[in-house]
Amino acid sequence: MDKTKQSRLEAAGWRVGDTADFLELTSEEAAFIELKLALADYLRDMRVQHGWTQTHVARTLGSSQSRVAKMESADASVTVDLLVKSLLTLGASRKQVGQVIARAA
Amino acid sequence: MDKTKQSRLEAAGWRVGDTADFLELTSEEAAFIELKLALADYLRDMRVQHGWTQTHVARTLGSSQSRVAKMESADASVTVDLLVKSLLTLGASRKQVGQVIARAA
DNA sequence: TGACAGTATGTCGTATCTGACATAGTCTCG
DNA sequence: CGAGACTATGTCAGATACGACATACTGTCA
Repeated sequence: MDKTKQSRLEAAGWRVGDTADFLELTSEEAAFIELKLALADYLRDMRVQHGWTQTHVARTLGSSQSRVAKMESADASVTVDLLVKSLLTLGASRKQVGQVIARAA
Repeated sequence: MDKTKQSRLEAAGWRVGDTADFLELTSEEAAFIELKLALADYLRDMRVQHGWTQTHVARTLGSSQSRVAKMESADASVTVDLLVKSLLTLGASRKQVGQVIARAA
């Protein structure tokens, strides 16, 4: 398994041990997590491209800097709901969101 | 505004009064709700096409018939998280989910 | 009509998520 | 180095969503 992806999954709050342990994730679970990571990445890209700070984005969303940080790292305490709502609020279109999700892993 | 859509939004737990009231929804909120409705519709289509009952689907998901009914009606107590997880569990691909979301209203 | 399968709606205790705060880490300047 | 801007991580009380159950509605078939 890809090292970078592994640490990202761990960072997201999912324990990753040896290969057998990892494979305890069903394919749906894995797909769901990757989907979440894709949205998180897109949120960060959007923010950085606009030259915004996490604090600025937090204000726009009516949230806090720490939650924005957790969103961008796809923390386990962040839902797809929150990510999608945030992206839409920051100006992404429904179509863009769908494309991010549909994009192959 | 389209009558059918209006009743669907009401059913989803959103108050819809006159036009002014309706426009209190920001465009992001509206986009989010439509996105949810699209996923809900897709879940129902998937179930019906397979000839499954809500109870059968509930068992597959480890949930209950009532929650499946609420999912299909995009009830306000249902999150996009739950809809996406459910679709993936029922066999939809991440790509399909994305396409459903990206599809223009 | 009544019985039955399926779906919808309302409620509730528990589990999970959220914004907020504190604090720690990481850069980049001077 | 030290200060300041930005980001990451941990924690928590209050808010929200979850599965479950009860019950109501809707069809269909005899």
